[in-house]
Amino acid sequence: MREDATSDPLETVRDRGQITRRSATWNIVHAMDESAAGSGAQSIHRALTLLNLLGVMARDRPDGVTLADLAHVSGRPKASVHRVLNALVQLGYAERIEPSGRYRLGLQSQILGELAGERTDPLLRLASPSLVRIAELSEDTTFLTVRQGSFSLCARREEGFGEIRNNALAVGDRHPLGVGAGSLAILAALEDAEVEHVIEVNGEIMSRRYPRISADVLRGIVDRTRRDGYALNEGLVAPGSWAVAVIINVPGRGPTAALSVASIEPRLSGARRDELVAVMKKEASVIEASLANQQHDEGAGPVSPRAQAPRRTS
Amino acid sequence: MREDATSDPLETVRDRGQITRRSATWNIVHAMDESAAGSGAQSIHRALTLLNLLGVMARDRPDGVTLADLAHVSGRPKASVHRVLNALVQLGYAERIEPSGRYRLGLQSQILGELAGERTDPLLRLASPSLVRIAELSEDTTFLTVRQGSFSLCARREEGFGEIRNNALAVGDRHPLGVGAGSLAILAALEDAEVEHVIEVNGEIMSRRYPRISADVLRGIVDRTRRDGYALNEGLVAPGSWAVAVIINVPGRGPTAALSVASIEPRLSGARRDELVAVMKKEASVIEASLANQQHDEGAGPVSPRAQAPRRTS
DNA sequence: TATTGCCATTCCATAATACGGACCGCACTT
DNA sequence: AAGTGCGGTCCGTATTATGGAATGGCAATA
Repeated sequence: MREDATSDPLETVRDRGQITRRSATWNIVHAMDESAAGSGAQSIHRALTLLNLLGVMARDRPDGVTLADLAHVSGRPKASVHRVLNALVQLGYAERIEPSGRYRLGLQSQILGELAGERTDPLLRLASPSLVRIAELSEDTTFLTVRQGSFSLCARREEGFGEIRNNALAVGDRHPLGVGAGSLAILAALEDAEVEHVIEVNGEIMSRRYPRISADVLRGIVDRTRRDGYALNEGLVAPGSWAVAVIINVPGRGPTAALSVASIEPRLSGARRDELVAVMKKEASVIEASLANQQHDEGAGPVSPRAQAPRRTS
Repeated sequence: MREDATSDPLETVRDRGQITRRSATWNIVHAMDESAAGSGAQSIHRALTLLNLLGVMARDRPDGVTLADLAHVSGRPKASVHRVLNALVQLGYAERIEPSGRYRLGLQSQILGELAGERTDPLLRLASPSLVRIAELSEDTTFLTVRQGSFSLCARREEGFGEIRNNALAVGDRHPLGVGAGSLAILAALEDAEVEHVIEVNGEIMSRRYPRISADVLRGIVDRTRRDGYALNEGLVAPGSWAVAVIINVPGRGPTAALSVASIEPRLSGARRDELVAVMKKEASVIEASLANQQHDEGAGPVSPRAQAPRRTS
């Protein structure tokens, strides 16, 4: 499982420092994880992580992403990325734009989303109004983050209409748990043992991509989050980009989601922060309540624990 | 649901003859392919094909699909499916419904679709009006099929509002090239050498899932399609389900898509069939023309300077 | 209560598979 | 002409996935 993590990243960091693309968001926040690969499925992990990365990178690049970029950002050898990409293209999940040879997501990815969307996750549906309300009220950008193993995934983003825009986080972005306010809120809500497990599992990638956030720093902000009752990210991920987050306790799934608001320090300090947190906590409990109701509606009725779907509509 | 059909452990072939009705769609049409695995990427092939299969199956089964079903339909050992499914769940592409342990597509699949959807394939966008017109005019269900290696993928479906509904094909369904009218139209439009290559590559799966469609039968209907100028499927896939299709020559990508209309024999015979085909051919050239225009528009000028997704939907 | 089947899950020896460093050829720049 | 960065390919190695068989659990059946 060992990879020489320490050899290349330094250079990549240097490159990036010089080029400094404007939409360098994903440059900082995204990376491949091999974590929690439990049983034999590394290649699937890699392939699907790469697929997501492709989607995120291609969003800001209408012409597609080059193989080199993809390899560079994911931190994997070109040959490997190339091989995976070929498979994705063959299956239609990725697409190769012809004259340039760049890549973007393919038709099959879109269709997969449609298949998935036919039955949207209730969490997303029920959280949406809250996101909108918070965004309107705060005039800052608001996010819904969900847990995904030892990572967090930005599932929804709602623009506020204030002067300040924050591009540090977008739908589809994945971070190790603890990186970013929402992610931190989720991490802090876990049992101690599980926190340690996550830190352990993500150790390599954390030191590789976020050397400033050591295990001890992480433990520190987890503790603070627990004391405060909300998570605060003081520009740890992207300098100048602050955020606050509160946990959402999803009925049946535990504390696996978070609401967060991103902005700049002045707008997240003092009284304003407290007010914001209060509003967010209220919305979090609104979401929890409607999820609980929803679940009862579904759970009730003639269906025993093991619902065998007797009807066939078609 | 018709579980009695699946009591048969191995031979899906047999229950096809007996069951085969609408709800069992994927029972007939879906299967795993290992085809065209060119370089090393089998496991990715398997994983992503299974993912799509999960999406298609779960669409008709609100409670999700069991591992056994998935293994049965895909024709792969349970252990293998289980391993892949675990990886998919870990990554959020699949989800495990808890009390029952069944599976459905996960949040990440949905988000992937959103990432892909921000820049919809022009083909789909521009074909949509034609699909609607044909569906209205014919009062039958109309499809857009696209090539995907040695397979075809149903990308769009537009309901007609006639009395007859046809459930033999749905968005996300994949068939070996040649199976179904649209798929056949695409196959017939390929070079001879490539047709043979496809037949070769799909050989195993064809004999396993569609024993009635031998290589020679396939060559026969390809020839007929070329002579007629349109593809006709006389219930070869699902008894009683007929369809006609015409090829779409996508500028820059060649004959990789098809328009098709599915119905029953009486509605696809004689003069009506000819009229329908005429309309479809006209629409196909409309689509080809608008794609060509679109491409010129894109090719020229410095594009709309990276639109930064200003709108938030939802 | 005992039985039977179905289903998910785990194991493990084997062999197939993915891996990635090195290399190639091309297009465009200096 | 030399240099640079790109996408793509090769190929020996050892890591990895594989799937048949065995296990355990849960329900409905006898």
